[in-house]
Amino acid sequence: MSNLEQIAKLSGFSKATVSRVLNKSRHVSPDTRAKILQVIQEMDYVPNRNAISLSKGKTLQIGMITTVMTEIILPFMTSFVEVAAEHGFQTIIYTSDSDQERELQAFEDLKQKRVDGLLIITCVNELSVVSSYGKYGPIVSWQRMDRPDIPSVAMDQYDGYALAIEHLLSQGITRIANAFGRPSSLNTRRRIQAYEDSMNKHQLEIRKDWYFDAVYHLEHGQDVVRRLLGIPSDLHSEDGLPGKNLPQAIVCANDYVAAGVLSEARRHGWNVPGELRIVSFDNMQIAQTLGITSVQNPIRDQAYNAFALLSPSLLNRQLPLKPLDFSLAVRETT
Amino acid sequence: MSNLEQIAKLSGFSKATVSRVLNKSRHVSPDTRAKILQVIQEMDYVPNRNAISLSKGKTLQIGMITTVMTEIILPFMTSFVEVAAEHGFQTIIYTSDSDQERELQAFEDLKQKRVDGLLIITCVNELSVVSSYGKYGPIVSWQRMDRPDIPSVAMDQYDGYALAIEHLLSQGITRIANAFGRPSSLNTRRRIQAYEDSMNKHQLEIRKDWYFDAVYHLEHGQDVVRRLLGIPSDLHSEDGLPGKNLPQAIVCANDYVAAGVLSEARRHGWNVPGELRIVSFDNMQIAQTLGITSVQNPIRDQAYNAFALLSPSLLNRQLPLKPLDFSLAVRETT
DNA sequence: CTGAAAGCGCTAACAA
DNA sequence: TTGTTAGCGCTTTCAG
Repeated sequence: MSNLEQIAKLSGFSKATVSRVLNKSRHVSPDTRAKILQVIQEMDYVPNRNAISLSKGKTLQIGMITTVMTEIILPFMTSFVEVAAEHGFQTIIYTSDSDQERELQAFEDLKQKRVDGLLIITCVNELSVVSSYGKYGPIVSWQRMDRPDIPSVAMDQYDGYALAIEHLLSQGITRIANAFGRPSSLNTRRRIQAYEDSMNKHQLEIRKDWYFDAVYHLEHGQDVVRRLLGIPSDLHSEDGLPGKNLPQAIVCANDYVAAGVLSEARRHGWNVPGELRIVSFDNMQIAQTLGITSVQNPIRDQAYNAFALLSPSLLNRQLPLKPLDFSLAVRETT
Repeated sequence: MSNLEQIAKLSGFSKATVSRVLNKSRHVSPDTRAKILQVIQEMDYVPNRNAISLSKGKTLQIGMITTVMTEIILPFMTSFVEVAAEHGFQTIIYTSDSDQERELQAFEDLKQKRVDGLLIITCVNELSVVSSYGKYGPIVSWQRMDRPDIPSVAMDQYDGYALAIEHLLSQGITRIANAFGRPSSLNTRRRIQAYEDSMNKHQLEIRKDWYFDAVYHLEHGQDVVRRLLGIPSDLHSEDGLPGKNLPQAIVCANDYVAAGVLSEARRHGWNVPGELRIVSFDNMQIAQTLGITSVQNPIRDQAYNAFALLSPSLLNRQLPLKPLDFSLAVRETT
């Protein structure tokens, strides 16, 4: 492999001038530039990036921390990788598998200048630990960080949930069940708040007996339907619907849950959307496929903002932040 | 930030000795080591990895090339990141979005010594281009590379398909439909071959009229069922099944297709597995969730082998390759 | 067991 | 416009 010095020698100029050509400095005469480029070409020379990194003290690499790679975070990861690449930054994956020690490697790498910044998707170390690394480089989080010193692009779920509820109310739906995710998480608390506020505002009854907790997966969604219909979970009854009081809609924590709700409802002859409407969150591929109305958080904009929050350190200028708004993809289930 | 020189000064030893301590060389007296470690601790010193990389000419980083991150490749990515991490290597994502230029960046980074090796998941550049970068470092591929100079961990789909077919035959199923993926791809050709060989071996009829092509997604699976039942695709007929000649089983290109087949079959009263058995490929989460029998390729082992194929250059020793075998996760649909 | 010194390959003042 | 010369921070002979 050839290096700068060889190019300098062969072209008859100094290393500095070659470096200038490489860095597109404009203080080089066209002639010189041409000659040097010629030699570079001939020698199939490429600069060594480690040397550049060492010399500049920057690596143009960003670490991305997550416990595990799941399809949930895929769109976010993809978008971030892309926006980073547009600005010349590469992305390194750190999966911790929920192991604090393993995760710490990422933070150490920030300290060791292997990465110029860190993006937390999910994090298992103490927030105090995380923020103690703040002095070594910029850190931003997707996951909500209840600490002011770690900026986050997490959104207030209140707004998204209100959007879903108001959509249903505007259709004359008033009996609404809710399938929430992790109990007592801030996200869930905000969603509950949104539901209750909306119902109160319209002077409608809040049905706490239709709150379901810890509903994460497709099967959980099926379960919710069975519980509402009073069907034992190990039996696939094909009986008609009980005539009793049922919700007119179920708002689901995510699209998979909604998929479970949808399939199980149909299996038991519960007509969607005629008798039951379904709204879910995340608007992933499956929601589109199955025609489920879903609340969408602006993932690409969040990813962009994550980079923008890192930009002051990385690029020495603040990229403008995009406003983050939920939107509703209305489909057949409502 | 402190550096080696400062540690050397403060501890009263030379940079070389400090370096030895750092690299766990055994030619250091315990006393010296203790003193130096003490200073390192006090100064909160960490070595600069760029300097190490430059000096050693290695980065301990591997680039992973893919057109787009999808859930299909997620388990493979995850496994690779993990096995690489176990050996001290980090993984950088290069998504090309099928742009040859963007993808080339990864290969340039190999040349520029930003990464020590390259893993191709999917690649859009010419194979000749790819292999021209082989001299700069090891390259291995997940995707099949019809070139001997680029090692690959791709598996022969013949074996997996034969596994599925023999499973059905052993259950007395003889009328089998096939939903294939990309027409004329090597994978598809091998799958067809496996089906036809198995049928021939058992002197059973090969039903080419039940070959479906370009079946990739859930909707396509639904489509297959409708076509078999003779139902126009824009109508959701609830009529009984036509009494005519139908397959007893459908082998699907992937789990999503199978999910579509399953839901559509049930919707039309086609009893699974009583009247229709379903086998698919990939054994992803959704297959488990929906209880679909699925052929599993040993993704973790493939990822391990990918690293093992890189290991001679990366570690200066060849990790043993694991044998790669398909297996069958038998569930409710068969 | 320890130290001196020459790299690794590039950048960026500062001069000219 | 171009060259000189220190770095950047660590590794690694080669001596001692």
